[in-house]
Amino acid sequence: MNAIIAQLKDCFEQALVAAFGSEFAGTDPILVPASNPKFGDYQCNVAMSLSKRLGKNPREIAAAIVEHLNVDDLCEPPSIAGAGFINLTLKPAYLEAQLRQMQTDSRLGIAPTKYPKRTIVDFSSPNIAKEMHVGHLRSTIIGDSIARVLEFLGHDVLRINHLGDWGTQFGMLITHLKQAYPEALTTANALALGDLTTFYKQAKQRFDEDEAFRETSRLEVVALQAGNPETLKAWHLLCEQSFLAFQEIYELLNIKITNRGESFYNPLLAGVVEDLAKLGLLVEDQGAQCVFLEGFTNKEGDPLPLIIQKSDGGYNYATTDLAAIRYRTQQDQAERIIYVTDAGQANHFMQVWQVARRAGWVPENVELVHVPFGLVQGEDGKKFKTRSGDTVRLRDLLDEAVSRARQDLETRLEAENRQETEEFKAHAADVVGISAVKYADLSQNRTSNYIFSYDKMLALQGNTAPYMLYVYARINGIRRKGDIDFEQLGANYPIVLQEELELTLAKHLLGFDEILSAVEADLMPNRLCQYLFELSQKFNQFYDRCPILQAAEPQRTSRLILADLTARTVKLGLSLLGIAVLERM
RNA sequence: GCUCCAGUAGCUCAGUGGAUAGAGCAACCGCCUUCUAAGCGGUCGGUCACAGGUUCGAGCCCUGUCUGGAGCGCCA
Repeated sequence: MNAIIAQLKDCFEQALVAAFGSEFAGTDPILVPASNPKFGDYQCNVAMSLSKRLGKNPREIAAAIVEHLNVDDLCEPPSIAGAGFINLTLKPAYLEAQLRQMQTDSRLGIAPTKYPKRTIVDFSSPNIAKEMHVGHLRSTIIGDSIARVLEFLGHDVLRINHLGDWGTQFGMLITHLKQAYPEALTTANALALGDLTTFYKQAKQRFDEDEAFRETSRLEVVALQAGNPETLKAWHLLCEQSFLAFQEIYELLNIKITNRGESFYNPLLAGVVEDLAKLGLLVEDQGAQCVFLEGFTNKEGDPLPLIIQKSDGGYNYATTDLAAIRYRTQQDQAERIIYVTDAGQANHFMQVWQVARRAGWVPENVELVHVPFGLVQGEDGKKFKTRSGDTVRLRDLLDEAVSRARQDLETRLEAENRQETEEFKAHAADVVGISAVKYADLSQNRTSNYIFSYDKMLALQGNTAPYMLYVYARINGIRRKGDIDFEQLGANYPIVLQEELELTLAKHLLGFDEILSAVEADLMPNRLCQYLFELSQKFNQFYDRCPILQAAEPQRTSRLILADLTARTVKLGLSLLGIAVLERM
């Protein structure tokens, strides 16, 4: 609907053909937002790039384009500046009409995609019998946000939790369970593993110290692979306990995800090996079944193998990942498969994908994407740990954020002499605390490491969740004060954009769809954060200098509409980041 | 040794081949009898790691170097 830039591009493509002939059809007009507001709103840089091809100087070319350009409905007359830039400024009347459309649309003028893709977002992926820790934070938050954006744009998204629920470590876990909690296998609901981490550590410790325990564990792995009912029951109990613990975290974070762990692909692994052998890709090396990779070498410079089946006959994660790719392309019919994992797995994915492609399991139209992210570091720049040096449990991390948000809130209420109910305080602290954690993570370019700081993420000023939540609450303050019903606003008054700050805000509001398209393509939620932060700043500037409730009509209603659109955009934008809003805070 | 990622203001970070590289924080100076000052305005702050190259134009693309991080055969 808005798609301002798309409309302008069309105009320029037509002008290029009209000016220079049909062989210029499809030339990218290099239309981008203006680098500086003094140049207008958009600039076309195509004239410089055509200079050599046309044998003319760029300003001449720009003039010829402008002569054939028809953007009268959208823009003021274009101007040519500098080396041959064509500068465009949107007409207030056009902006007003666009805002009106945005106002009357529950999707704020953002059309669903014309090309919905079956998409898998593979994220979070904790391990059974271990608690979720800080290492799962980024995948969970970033993956959820990417899924939300794609869902909103109309893609058919499968959110997959590729849980670590299979493999050799289950030998020791099952053995420990059977020995330490024998009643769990015979009595329903007898098992309540309050602390999975302790359970895991105990099992690990016995595994490391006790030869007999190790041998039993090894046999349990075999029994598990063979489908022994008692072993499977123990495995199942461990999974169930873990799901409960994970679910608590997902509810706290308001995240929906479908569990489909590594065990799901277990029955398919033998087929993967078989088919790779049939395709002639498999080579036995030192007893293991391998595919030798193109473009990867080991320390000696020899081709690097990807091990598909270990020398003991067992499978490893490459096998599982291959089975998953095949299942996702063939059974799920996925066209875009997005893996949200730490950057350290980049090599692994390149290797597995190469094999999957060589095996013909990835059709041409299917896109495999790794969405890498950096490590979470403490304020000292080292790996984020507790004071005692342990890994930080996700639960504790979130509780701490909420508790700090609660303290900030209490302090402020006291300073302002406000009385609020316990319910209000608890809810506000929850929303602010969780939002702060999510926003701090999402607002950074995910490829770099991320320094975790409660103080910075909970700060009331700067590019933080509280700053944006405040804008939303502030607009609701106006609504309450003026007793305004935003739903019934303004059919009887026009939208009028006169003040510079009104125009700036309006233009920013209308750029929302372009940002979502960018996030859809490059899967960088920090762009959405940047957009919302700039929107909040622009609203606050507008609010600071343009009276709303005290203004005379039609300005009053017009400004209320700008406020309403800002609130709705902030609410929608934050929801796509997985962040809730507060009417008051 | 090889592969991948990063290097931009004192700190934390944005930056889509385009014009004079931007925010926030910190520091300093202003603005509340006026819709929530959790706000707004201003000042200060730069060898975009380094050296070449491509281009009309490079923080961005290419090559090399340096620094930091991650990974590199039977863990995931």
